[in-house]
Amino acid sequence: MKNTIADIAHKAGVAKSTVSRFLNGGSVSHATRRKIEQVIQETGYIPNSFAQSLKAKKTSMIGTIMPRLDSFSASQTVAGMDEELRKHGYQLLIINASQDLSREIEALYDLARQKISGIILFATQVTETHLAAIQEIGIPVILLGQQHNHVHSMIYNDYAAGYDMGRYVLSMGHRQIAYIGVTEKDVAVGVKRKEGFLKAVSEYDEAEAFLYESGFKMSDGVKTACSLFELNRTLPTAVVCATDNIALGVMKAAHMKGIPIPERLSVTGFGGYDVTEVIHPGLTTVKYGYFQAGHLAAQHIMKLVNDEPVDFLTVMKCEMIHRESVDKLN
Amino acid sequence: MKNTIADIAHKAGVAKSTVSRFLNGGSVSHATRRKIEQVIQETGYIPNSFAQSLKAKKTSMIGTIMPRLDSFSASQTVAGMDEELRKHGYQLLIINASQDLSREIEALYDLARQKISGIILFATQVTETHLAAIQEIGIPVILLGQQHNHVHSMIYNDYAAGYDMGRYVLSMGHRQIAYIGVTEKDVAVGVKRKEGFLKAVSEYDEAEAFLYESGFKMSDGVKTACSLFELNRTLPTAVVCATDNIALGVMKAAHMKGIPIPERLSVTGFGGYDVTEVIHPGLTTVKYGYFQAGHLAAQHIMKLVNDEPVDFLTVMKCEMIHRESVDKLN
DNA sequence: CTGAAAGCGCTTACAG
DNA sequence: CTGAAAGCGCTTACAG
Repeated sequence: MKNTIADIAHKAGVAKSTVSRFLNGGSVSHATRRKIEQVIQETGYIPNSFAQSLKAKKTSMIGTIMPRLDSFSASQTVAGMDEELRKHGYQLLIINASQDLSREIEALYDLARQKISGIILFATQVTETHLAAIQEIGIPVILLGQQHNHVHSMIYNDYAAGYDMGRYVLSMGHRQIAYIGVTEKDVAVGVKRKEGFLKAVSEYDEAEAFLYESGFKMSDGVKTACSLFELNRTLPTAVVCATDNIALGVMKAAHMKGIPIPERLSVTGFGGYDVTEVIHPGLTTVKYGYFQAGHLAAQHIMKLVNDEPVDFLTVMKCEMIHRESVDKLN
Repeated sequence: MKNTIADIAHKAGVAKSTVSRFLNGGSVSHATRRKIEQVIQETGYIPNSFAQSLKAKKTSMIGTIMPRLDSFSASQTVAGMDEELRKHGYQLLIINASQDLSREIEALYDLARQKISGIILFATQVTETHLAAIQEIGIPVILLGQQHNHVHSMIYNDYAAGYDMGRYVLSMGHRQIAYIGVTEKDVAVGVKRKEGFLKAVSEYDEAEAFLYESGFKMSDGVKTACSLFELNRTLPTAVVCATDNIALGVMKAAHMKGIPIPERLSVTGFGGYDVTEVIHPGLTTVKYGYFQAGHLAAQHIMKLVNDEPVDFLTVMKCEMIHRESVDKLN
C-alpha cells in the first residue's frame, strides 16, 4: 500500500515520468506499458490523490453543507445531488452543520481549504457572516432553499405554495383557520409560506386566520396543537401547518384528544414527505421536488465551476396534493 | 485566495518555516506573531490541505459507504457517526453507493486513494470482492449491519429481535401468522430476523407461519400485502413484516381494502422509524438504535485508526415497542 | 525564537 | 517513446 510512483518506476525499470504518463493515458510503448501494468498489478499501487491535487490545483469534488442529515428534505436533496454529480465524474463531500449556523461558516472555510471546486449550501438562514465567508473563499457557491441577492440562489416558490394551500382550504368552506408557522428567521418557510397563506385569507372577507409558531420537530407540532386545543374557545375548522412534520404532530395530538380528522378538524402540511401518503387519513400537502432540486443544484454548480453562465435566481415549482385530511364544509 | 505560505512569509518579512510554525502552534515571538496574524487577516490566507496531507501522510477523515442516503436507518446512522467523529476532530466523508454493490467496491478504492484514515461500511451484503478490496487497501474497515469473520463487524441482534417479536405476537394469541421477509442475500434482515421469528413459532405446536418475500420499499409492501389479501383463503390474524417500511405498506394496503387494523389484522414491523409512533394505530415494532450505532461505529473506527484494540464483533441490542397495531385474541 | 534546505508524491514542459 | 529536473504548497529536523 505504501508504494509511490518512484517504487513502481524502479520496479518496472523506467522513469517516474513514464509511469505518470502511463497513469494519465499518455503515449507509452507497448512493452513498457505491459511492464508497468504488471508491477502495478502486483504491488496494488494506489496513487496518492493529495499529490495529484497539489499539482492539478483543483479537485473534482463538490461540497454540500446541510443543516441536518436526518430529515426527509435533506436526505432526498442530497441523494439527488449525489446522483447527478456522480454521473458527471464529480464526488460529493457532505458536511453536516447540525443546525448550527456557525458550523456552516466553519464548513465553508473547511471546504475551501480542501480545494473543493464548488459548494451547495442548503440554507435556512443567510447572515452577513455567511456572505462574508462566501466572498472570502472565492469558490462558486449556490444557495439552495433561500435567496440572497449576491449569491446564486435556488428557491421553491413558497409564497405560491402558501397561497395555493390557503385558496384550497378556503375553497373547501373553511373560514376559521389556524396557521402553525415557524421562526421568521427562516425566510422561505417562516415568512413566505405564511404570507402566501395570509394573502389567500385576505381575499375572503369572512375568513379569519389565527397564527401560532412552532419548532420544526414533530414533537413541537404536538405541543403547539395541544396548547391550541386547550384554549377555551371554539376550535378552528382547519389548521394549516408550515411543514409536514408539524402536521404529523398535530394529527397525533388530535388522535390523543379524540378529535377526529377531518370530521372535526382539517389538517394540511407542506413538503410532500413519503409518509403523508400512507398515513390515514392521507395528508393534504404541497409536494416539494427535493430530489429534482438536488439534481438541478448539481447541474448548476457544475456549470458554475466550469465558468458557464447560470441564472442568478432559480424558482422551483411546487405541487398541491389533495388527500383526505381536509373536509368539505357546507 | 491564491496566497501560499510563501506569500505570507514574504509580506510579513519572515521565513516560510516561521509562518508554518505559527500556523501549527509552535513557538513564535510576540512581535512576529502579530505581524503574521495581520497579514493572514488581510490576505484571507487559507492553507492548502493537500500540501498539508501530503506531508502528514494522513488525514483526519473517516469515510463511510452507504447503500443509500434517503432512508431512516441510513440518515440516522450517518447523523450519529458524524456527531461523534466531529467531536473528536475527524471529518466524515459520505459516499452513496446507490444500492449497487460494485459501487461499494469502487468506493473502497476511492477512499483509499484519498488517504482516508478509516472506513465504515454500512453493509447489506458482504461478497468475496468486498473482502478482497478491504484487504488490498490496507485501511481499517468496520462493517456495520452485517458480520464477516475477517472484518471488524457491528451487528444488531436480529435473531433475538425476530424471536422477541414472534414471542410477543404469539403471546397475544395469534396462531396463523404471515411473515413478509426480504431477500436472503441480506443476511441480517433477510435471514436472521426470519429465523428468530420462526424459532418462536416452532415453540407453539398449534402455530403456523406463512412466508412471503417482498422488496424493501413501501410500495413493495403494498404489493405483497395485496396479493396476500387476494389469495382466496382465510386471512392470517397477524402479519409480521421484516421492516417498518414494509409494515407501512401493508397498513396502507389494508386501509385500501377496508380491512381494519388491528381488529381484523394485526401488523408489526422492525426498525422503530419515527413515523411508526405518529401513525394511527401506532405500529408495534422493534426499535433499532441507529443513531447510537453510528456513535459507536465512530468510536470503534477512531480506536482502530489509532491502533487501539476493538472487539472484533459487537452485537447491539434492540428494544420491543408495543403499540396498538397488535390485537389481543382470546 | 528564527531561517535554509530537504522532502512529501505527483505532473509537466523540455530535451533527447 | 522516454528521462532528468523543476515545481505544486507545506512541514520538519537541523543549525544558529
